[in-house]
Amino acid sequence: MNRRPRGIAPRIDIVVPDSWHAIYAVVKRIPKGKVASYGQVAMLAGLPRAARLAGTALFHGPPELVSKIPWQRVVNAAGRISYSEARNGSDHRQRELLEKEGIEFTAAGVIRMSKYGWDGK
DNA sequence: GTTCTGACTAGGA
DNA sequence: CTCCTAGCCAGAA
Repeated sequence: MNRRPRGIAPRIDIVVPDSWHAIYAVVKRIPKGKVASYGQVAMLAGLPRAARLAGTALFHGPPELVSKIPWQRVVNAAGRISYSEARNGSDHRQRELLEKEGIEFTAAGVIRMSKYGWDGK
């Protein structure tokens, strides 16, 4: 019940770390109709093994900032939309946005990265 | 300084 | 295909 939030806590006064800005900069470059994995975004942001940080930055970042970038184009390495209780349904919205960009999902809910994966250029 | 957490990942069963 | 595990990093307390 009264779990004390550890790790990244959602807060009102969000101070965005530099590493998060680096991640947002990469996400902005993902072309419409393409997707990138968290690990790929982290790598291009200069944080090779910080895939989890990419997810954290998009989830806990200030909405007014994250809403201005194509956050929906970042999925996990398996080509699936990452699920989390905390997302409270935003995962479903992510899929809708991607399908609207023309990205297709298999019956199992997977995006074929060979076709829709961003090459980073 | 230590400890815990997670929109992650690769590898194995 | 699915489920589980250990490893991973930076941020917050």
